[in-house]
Amino acid sequence: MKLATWNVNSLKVRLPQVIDWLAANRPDALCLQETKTADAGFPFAELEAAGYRAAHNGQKTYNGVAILHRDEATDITRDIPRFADEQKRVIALTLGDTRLVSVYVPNGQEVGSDKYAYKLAWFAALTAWLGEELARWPRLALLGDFNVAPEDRDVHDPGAWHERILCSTPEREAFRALLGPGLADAFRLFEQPEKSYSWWDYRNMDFRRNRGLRIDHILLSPALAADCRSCVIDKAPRKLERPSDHAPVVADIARPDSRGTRAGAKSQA
DNA sequence: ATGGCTTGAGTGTCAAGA
Repeated sequence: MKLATWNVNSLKVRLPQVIDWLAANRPDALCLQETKTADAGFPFAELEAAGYRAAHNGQKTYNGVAILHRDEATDITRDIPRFADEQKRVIALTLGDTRLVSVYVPNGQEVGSDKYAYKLAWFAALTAWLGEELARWPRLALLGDFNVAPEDRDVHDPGAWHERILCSTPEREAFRALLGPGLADAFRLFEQPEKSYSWWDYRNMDFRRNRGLRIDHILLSPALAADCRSCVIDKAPRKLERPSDHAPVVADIARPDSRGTRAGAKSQA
């Protein structure tokens, strides 16, 4: 199954790009962040015409997360249970026996700020809840904008970003704690080009100069990581007119019933 | 150089993003 995540920085502005991208890529599910719209303004009809159902956890102006999916979903969860939070940053659902969680982690603004403290508390709450989710659904993928560049190789200029927001040691430790022993960063399961990023500032021609950060991730439980065939960042939408500042990340995971076929093909090679 | 773009809200210009 093909799973993807994309911070669209306003779904209203990016809807034509999202529909084009769905047509070109046909993922089983696409997680969206920063839809920036209430549920009432969500384009359910346009997406249905494109062949996708949607579950949305909406908020006017800020935040807002969704999962677009082709097959029927069950067990839709909005927000982190038992964590008081006005901001709409989490939605989860199940497709068959596979659990998908779409997250938009707080930015944090500046190391040491109130928003930074909120970010770290938010990470702790997500980590605690994910443990429960993993216990219930061994086939789990956590996708989204984590607002953390996990390592210096995920940063175009590690010196300039040293201990700054998105790169500070507490944020990286919170990200590592979220992965724990169970989740794998799908992108790093494979050899990747150097200087691979998923976000580039709109200013200073940062995309053209490839001055970016890798902050959008797909994290896979062992059951899914074992069957993951590829994980790539799709830079094509970032080159369009009026792009999101983030690029989609896409993982391809072999379905359990196709494992035998894949192993057979491998053994013949 | 704490700004440079972009969005939403709303019609001024600011908050927020990362």
